Amino acid sequence: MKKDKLTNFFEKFIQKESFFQNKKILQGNFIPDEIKHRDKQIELIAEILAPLLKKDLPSNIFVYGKTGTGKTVTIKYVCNKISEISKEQKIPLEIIYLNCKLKKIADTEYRLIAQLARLFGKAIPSTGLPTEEVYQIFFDALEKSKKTVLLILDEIDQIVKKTGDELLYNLLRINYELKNSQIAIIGISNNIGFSNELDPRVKSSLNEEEVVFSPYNAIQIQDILKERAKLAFKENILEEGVIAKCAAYAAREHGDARRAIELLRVSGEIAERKNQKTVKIENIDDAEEKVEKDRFLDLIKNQPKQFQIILYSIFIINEKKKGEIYTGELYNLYKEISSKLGFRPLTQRRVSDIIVELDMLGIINGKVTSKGRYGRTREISLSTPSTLDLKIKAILEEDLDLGSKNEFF
DNA sequence: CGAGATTCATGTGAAGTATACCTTTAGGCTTAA
DNA sequence: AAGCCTAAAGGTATACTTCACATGAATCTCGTA
Repeated sequence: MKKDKLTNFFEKFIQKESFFQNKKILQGNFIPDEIKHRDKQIELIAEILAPLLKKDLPSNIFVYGKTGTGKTVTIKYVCNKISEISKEQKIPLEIIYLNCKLKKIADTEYRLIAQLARLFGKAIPSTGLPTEEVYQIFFDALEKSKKTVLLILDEIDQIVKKTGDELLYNLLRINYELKNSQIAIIGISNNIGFSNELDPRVKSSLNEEEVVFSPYNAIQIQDILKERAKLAFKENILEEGVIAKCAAYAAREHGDARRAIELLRVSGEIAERKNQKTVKIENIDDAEEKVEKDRFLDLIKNQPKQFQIILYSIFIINEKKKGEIYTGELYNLYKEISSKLGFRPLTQRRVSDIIVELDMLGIINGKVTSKGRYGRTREISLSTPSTLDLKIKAILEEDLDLGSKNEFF
């Protein structure tokens, strides 16, 4: 049989040696065997949580720190160790990690408790039951399991901001109501002022211990990168200065290690695809663009249709005119586009809320200003880099199936 | 000229509604003794 | 009579709408110097 081009390509691909010996190490959810520059935090958390291994209830913990400062990895790292030991010793301990930002999973009180109950093997419908009953189901399951639960709530500020702090109050009451089981909570937040917004009662019992993660400096990030790179890449793949530059890029913001690691991984992937022999410093610039791009495209792709239409409207207006966009003009265009697409336009009230949500996601930037005699409105601008405008627009058009109806630009 | 009233366009809170899903309950029908 | 199915009644959470009031600085008004 004659080999076609594609077969050839694949055969070559297999022969080609990969740059990576273990790419997982550079992926976001990887937990290394050793966590650098977080000794103090590890020690503190371990100390606080140690009572779990004697079936005692530890203090609740609040963890603060910006993105990429190692909060989640550190906590997971310590918890994994505890979990291992507790399994060996047959201590009934259950560690649960939930990210409160996840849409449709843990972003309301009902959904979060439902998710917890599901983890204990209960089937909970997506809607229909009273929240109180879901609590009851969860409490019963927990009581029957006779376990101590360590509940890690990541991005806890998100859910509290959205639904209030009763959730935490209710979770804390488990320890008074149940005999055989108990619960300890670790709250992770990147908003330092967060706990001040809590009800004093909740605050005092949740904030028993506080662990702060300060940003890494460039040298620390380099250190982390070196360690990971050594395990992830094969030898002599990275050119001189690559790690330093990744670290510098990440430190520029606020010491975001996650970003640095991602940058390194993507640089490697790009270099590999270009059939280079090594990863060059130039690759990092491409990588940064790609990382940024993927982050936004991913975020945007996962938004509900109505959100996308609003975003699309913003892009259209942004293309036509410079400067800030006002809610009114945005709403008019949105209304037109969404009805042309066959969606019933949402009310301005709702759109206003969606704009706020898009703002919180970091896709756009909105701020209310009074224009004096000319009313007050929200000034909206994009926070996506303008180099991505076309790409994002294309994605939106594709997702909204706008291809055939290209009467607006 | 300047203090205070006015005004505009929309922000924002509260209450109401539609939808999708839940449990309970009361028949109604089948079945087996 | 007991068992099973079904449909209606009466709930809930969530996303959205409706209603009504709140905002806040540019502009206007009008008394005063």
